[in-house]
Amino acid sequence: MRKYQVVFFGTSEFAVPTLKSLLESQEIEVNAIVSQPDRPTGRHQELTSTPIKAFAEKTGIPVLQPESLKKNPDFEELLQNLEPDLFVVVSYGQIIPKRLLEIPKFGALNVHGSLLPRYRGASPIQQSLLSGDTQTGITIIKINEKMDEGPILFIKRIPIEETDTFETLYAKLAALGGEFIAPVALDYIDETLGPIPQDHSRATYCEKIEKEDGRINWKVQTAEEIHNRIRAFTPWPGCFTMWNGKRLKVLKAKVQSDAKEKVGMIKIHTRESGEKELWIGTKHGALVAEKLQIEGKGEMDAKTFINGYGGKIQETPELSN
RNA sequence: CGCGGGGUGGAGCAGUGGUAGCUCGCAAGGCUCAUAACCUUGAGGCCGGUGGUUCGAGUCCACCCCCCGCAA
Repeated sequence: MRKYQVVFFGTSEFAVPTLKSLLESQEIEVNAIVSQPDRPTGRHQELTSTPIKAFAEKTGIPVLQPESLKKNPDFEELLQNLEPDLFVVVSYGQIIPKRLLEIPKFGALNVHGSLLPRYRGASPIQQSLLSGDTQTGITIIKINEKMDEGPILFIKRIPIEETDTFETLYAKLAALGGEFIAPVALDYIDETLGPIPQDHSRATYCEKIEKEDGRINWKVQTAEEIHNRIRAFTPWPGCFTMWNGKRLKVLKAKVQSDAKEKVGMIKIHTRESGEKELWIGTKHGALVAEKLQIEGKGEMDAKTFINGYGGKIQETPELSN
């Protein structure tokens, strides 16, 4: 029996479990992998493979890395010659033009890291944390020409735990993609799964995350909001503030909502148990920093930070944007 | 060679030419009903490496190794 021919489009780590599961499927053959071009990255600006390329190199399947998909006849012809049945697209990073989407017999599927139609766009995982949601999940849709608006084939919900951060949710949702992509794709091809249009009236969109979104504004943000931002933005872009002319990142924190500390002031608070904590005043409540990193140094927990910088905190307790 | 910060006892930091310190941890002892609290004492550093300047260098110079922030 002929296996279904699938072309996989993906770039980031999020796409790896999905690709892996397609490769393991008995009824599917991944005959090409498309990823973003290698970019200069890291401390020395070295050209680095995308996570998908790094993974794919182990399998021996060729990786295509077109600079652009628009007006790229060579690439279009190449895809046509592969005679694909289906595209699977996961965090690829580029919009795939309509004419390319028409190449495969069954169109293209996409795994999205939110419960569509909520959080269409590029940063659904961060957005659900920023909003303080208590549940999220993945949605597998059939791609149409509009971004994240295609009809839904499958939704899997999971709860967001208080302890979840971008990293934990990212891993959970990526794994779900891997768990469900192959069966959903096959059911879709068999037509045992029918696409259901999204309720566009309930759609919401992710704001694009900018570097500057990580800058903490102690005056206008509440402890609760900052806590959610830390959960969403760690490790990128990270939540930071300025202290003594240096960038101070808060990597992990909790909220002390009944505290009334001076806004933007850091202080060492001793609990009755004798435990010392770092409290920072916000618009409402205090943020209790548990893990932090100062520019040029490694990350450290609050206790370690107090041991080394305790005196300095008392000298210059004010933080600035 | 993209820009920049840093490598000092187990951890985090101070110390910029002249006998190596602080907070924490650790060990022993004390106080206490008790303690992550408090008091005493103690162990533990060839100050990343190599070479150089100097009467004398964590402390100045050169090169090398390693860690990290920005950037992507």
